[in-house]
Amino acid sequence: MSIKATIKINKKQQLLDSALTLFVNQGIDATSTASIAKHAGVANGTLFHHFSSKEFLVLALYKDIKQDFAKQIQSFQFDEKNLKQQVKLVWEQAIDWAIVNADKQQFCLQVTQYHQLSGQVKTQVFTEAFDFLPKLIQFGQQHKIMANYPVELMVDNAHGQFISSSMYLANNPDLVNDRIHREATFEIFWKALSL
Amino acid sequence: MSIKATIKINKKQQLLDSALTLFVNQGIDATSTASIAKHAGVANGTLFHHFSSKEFLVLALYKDIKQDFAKQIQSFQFDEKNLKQQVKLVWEQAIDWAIVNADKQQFCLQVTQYHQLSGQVKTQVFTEAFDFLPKLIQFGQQHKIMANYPVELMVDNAHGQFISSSMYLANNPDLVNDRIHREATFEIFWKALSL
DNA sequence: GTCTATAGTGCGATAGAC
DNA sequence: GTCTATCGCACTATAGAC
Repeated sequence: MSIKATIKINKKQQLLDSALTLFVNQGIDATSTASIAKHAGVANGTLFHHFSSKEFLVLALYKDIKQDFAKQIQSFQFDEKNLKQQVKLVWEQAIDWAIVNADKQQFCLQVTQYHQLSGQVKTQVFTEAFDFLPKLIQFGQQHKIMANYPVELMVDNAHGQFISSSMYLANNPDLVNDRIHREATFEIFWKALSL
Repeated sequence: MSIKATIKINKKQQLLDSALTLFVNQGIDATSTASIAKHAGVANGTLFHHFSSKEFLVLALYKDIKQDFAKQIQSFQFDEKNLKQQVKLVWEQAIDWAIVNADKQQFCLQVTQYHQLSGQVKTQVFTEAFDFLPKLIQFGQQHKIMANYPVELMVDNAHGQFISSSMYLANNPDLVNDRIHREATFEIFWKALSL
């Protein structure tokens, strides 16, 4: 019998879950390690057994989330026929993830402005999660479908539009299933970056 | 003789200047009020004479900066002839401000994720600084120049593109005066939101 | 791996003299 | 308005038993 296992799973994951909840509601700095342990139903010292410092807890959570996002989006082989429809599918999946996992998306934005993590580490995690983006854009440029602006600029622009669109829908939950608004986010995005 | 005045100006402004510098370099939470006072060459208690708490210091700084930005951008009367050129001028002025005042722009992004300030207050300051944006978009829509998407979505998208473009140029200082990159930021922006 | 207990530090804010 | 001095608190991280 593994009743205990189904209830407790493992304390490390409970700590990550509690950290996410509290970080999003109170901010990373305003959330004490003690309150995370308490919320997870775990002793204070246990947190520091699994994560050598608060900074590493934040980093581990960030990596987990970016991996989760990448898993939902990636594994595409692009082809020049109907590239727009393929990109639209990726866009819809990304937006869906951000809406369903609004807390994780919010935490990633917090990490952007979290100075205890070096810019180098943040860039690395980000680049790994979005490495398909520059490839996709270059592929589109080669087939005269995407506009010929500098690739890095287009990547940053795409990411920025993803953030503003997902925040817009998260702030207006009644519009999430409104076809006009949903399609508008993609049409704007596509007009910006296509030829 | 007002030598003293030219050197000291006033301690309140010195505190705001020091706060901006330290916030941008270390993060808002990681910067103690004591260190701000020390950096400003002012006593600890003096800070709390001018700002009743750290939170009000952050808010005062945020308001000052948004006002400074609005002053550079606003005071436009749009007209349907060559609206694109007029919008381009506004875009260039906004990007210029963000590059010249990179620290202020960075601080505004930090405030976005600063949980000690209520979302209501942040939205209010933001709306006041950018109140020309929805007007401009509606004007463009009436004259069949801007696309007919929901206005709020277009406002958020425009702001998001401004942030990603200014961050891109701030992170690549050698490109700030590169005509190709500079113009590309506006062309992408304009294609996204025009008819 | 998990717990209790606590060490050690640094913070925001106040009091009161000048 | 500005200063010095300090209070009280909350936080990260460690030590050591189980």
